Amino acid sequence: METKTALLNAAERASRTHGYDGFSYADLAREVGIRKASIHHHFPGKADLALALINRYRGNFEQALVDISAKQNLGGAKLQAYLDAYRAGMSGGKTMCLAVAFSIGRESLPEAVVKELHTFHQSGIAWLSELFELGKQDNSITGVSNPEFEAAACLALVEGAQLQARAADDLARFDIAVSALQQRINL
Amino acid sequence: METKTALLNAAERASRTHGYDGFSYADLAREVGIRKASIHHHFPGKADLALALINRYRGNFEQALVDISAKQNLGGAKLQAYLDAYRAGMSGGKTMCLAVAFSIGRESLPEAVVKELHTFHQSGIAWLSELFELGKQDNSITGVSNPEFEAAACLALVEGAQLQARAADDLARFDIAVSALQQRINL
DNA sequence: GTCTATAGATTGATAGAC
DNA sequence: GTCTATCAATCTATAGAC
Repeated sequence: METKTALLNAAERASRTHGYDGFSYADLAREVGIRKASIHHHFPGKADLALALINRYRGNFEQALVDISAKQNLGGAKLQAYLDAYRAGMSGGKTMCLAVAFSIGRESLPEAVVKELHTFHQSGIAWLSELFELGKQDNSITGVSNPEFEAAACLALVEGAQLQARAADDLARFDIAVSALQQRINL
Repeated sequence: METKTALLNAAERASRTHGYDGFSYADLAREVGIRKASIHHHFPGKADLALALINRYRGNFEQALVDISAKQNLGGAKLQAYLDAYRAGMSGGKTMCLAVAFSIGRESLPEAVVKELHTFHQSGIAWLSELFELGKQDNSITGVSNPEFEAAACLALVEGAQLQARAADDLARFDIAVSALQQRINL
């Protein structure tokens, strides 16, 4: 594997468990097996690393949403797949979504990363809006009033559910927090 | 004002904007107007400071919930007051709930603080459970099935809504994310 | 209770050899 | 592309004078 990719993998794992301010070049060097100084060849500064990280993450995430859209037809089925994917990405409750991890370190982040963070949320909400619009029309999600509001609420719900699971170190917290939404899925 | 209190105030503000790993004794010293070394007289280590911080925060938060319970009779009115209080505590979107800020830095926190974090969530969910149970009985909140699930979902929702508002630096994101829940309030 | 002085470790980052 | 060596800055923390 490319050293650059290995560094991104290590940085993603580290920032999703410790936050942006909670990991260092020394941590990455240890994990990848090179020296601290060598990292600067691939990413001149930590800001460059953070930007590459959120960029790759957003790309992967959006691709996952496209895949779900292609595979599932009903709105409710898409929602179920979304919740499953989000849950699976938590590594048993040990890691957070990168967007959540970065949101806390916002003040330490370069402007460009904050912008990416914003775009990430925007595109996620846009995708969820279509999902709820569809679920309303095909009757596979019950009680949908305003799809846009539902989308924003859904994103907030999964991010908050993730925080609870992490604080308690118990993935079941995630399931409990999303179960009311899940019960509205009508397949 | 007591120096100790001033330090706690500074530490709360700092950790709620930068996270636990994002502030230092130097920051507090600058804000309070004493030297770094003097802080150790009041809080021997950063771990002691963190514990005192979450402890005070939890006490204040629980008192606020008691006040709401005393002032409002209907479940829906309590819920509205809860959302208002949570929103007001965000300082216009610049700060997060301490529990959210600490959840990210979990790995850096001493065991005792993690335990407090857990208790904080537990008591919050317990209070919300009673609220939804009441709202179901007095018909002031619509569509309540399982009060416990609703409580966990509500806590996740406000925490996630807060993250979105912070990431976008726009308090309106909070309002949008909670509006679907708010529309279920039937007074 | 606050100060100066200082310690030892760690931070992100750079220069230059190989 | 990776290394050694080194940098200045910052981190939490301690000792001891006042």
